[in-house]
Amino acid sequence: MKNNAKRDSAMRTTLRVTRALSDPQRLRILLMLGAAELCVCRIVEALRLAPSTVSKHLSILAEADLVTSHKEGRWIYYRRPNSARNHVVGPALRWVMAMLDRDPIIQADRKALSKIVSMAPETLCRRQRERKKEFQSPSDRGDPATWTKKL
Amino acid sequence: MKNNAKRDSAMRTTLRVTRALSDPQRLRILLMLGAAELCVCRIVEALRLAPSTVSKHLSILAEADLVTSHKEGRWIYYRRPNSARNHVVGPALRWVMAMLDRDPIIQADRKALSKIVSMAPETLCRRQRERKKEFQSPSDRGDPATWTKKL
DNA sequence: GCTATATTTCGCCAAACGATGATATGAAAA
DNA sequence: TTTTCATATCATCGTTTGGCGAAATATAGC
Repeated sequence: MKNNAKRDSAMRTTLRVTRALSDPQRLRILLMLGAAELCVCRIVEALRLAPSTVSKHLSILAEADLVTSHKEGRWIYYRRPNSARNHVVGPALRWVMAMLDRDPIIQADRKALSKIVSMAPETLCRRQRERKKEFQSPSDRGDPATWTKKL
Repeated sequence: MKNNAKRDSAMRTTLRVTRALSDPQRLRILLMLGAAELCVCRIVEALRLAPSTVSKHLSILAEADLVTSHKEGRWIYYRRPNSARNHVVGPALRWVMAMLDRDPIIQADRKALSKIVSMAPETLCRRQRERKKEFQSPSDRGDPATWTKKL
């Protein structure tokens, strides 16, 4: 949140940003938000991670001012702030965007997202609920450890 | 090392850099190297960490192409590469430099460095050896946990 | 060659991190 | 008001990370 950055030392502020950027799932989230603003359930669907995990990632990004959120009905939407205006995280954000624009994982995410965005959040959330009820259908969700491991 | 970046995915390359930048001691090292190139023993003196620890930090920075090294006699000197030419780490490096330029820890490091650099490496290393022999004089070296904790 | 020594590598420990499921919160719908 | 449900928070677990000292490596000087 904005107030932290104002009060804290440059070191703390800088570390909050670099640490937020040093996880593959959080980088994927940031690049997905490059295209459009997304509610949590859409990010959950794209990353194939537990909602609690995604929520934690988003709070870390928010704490570093790398994303902002606003509530809309039952859903919370996240988006990237105007990086052009923010001289603290702006350059970092632009660097990450430029670095990852052509990355295969990111491109796959973009492709998956185009389908996910075409569904209404309601439909998406219902599907996720049903998947959970079917006792953790382990086939569909790829082992999350595999995604993270040694990247 | 350079070859990694060429072969690896953009994601791996990016994460190597952001992870290298997400530790306070490594940021301190990078900013110390902004002023001049330094041999390991000088960095050890400034950070007040064990040589093995500093060496590990330097290898992480080198792996991310954030520093380069060259041997000179008995000593190994580290410096920042020409960030202007490197479009991969250049922007990240410039952002970190701009962020931390006025940070109190960094300014204290600069002040301490000016004294350290005025000594010849030989003198410095001898002093460090003697300090070790005096059975870990615990008074001078502040608790390293304190430095890292919660930054 | 041998000794001294600057740096790296290795093995270990405590703390931090990412993932999860269970539980809490709070807004919409019934 | 009660229920439903999207998201956040909590407690826990296995893995990674940062720190150290000891041992290995490699270079300078005898």
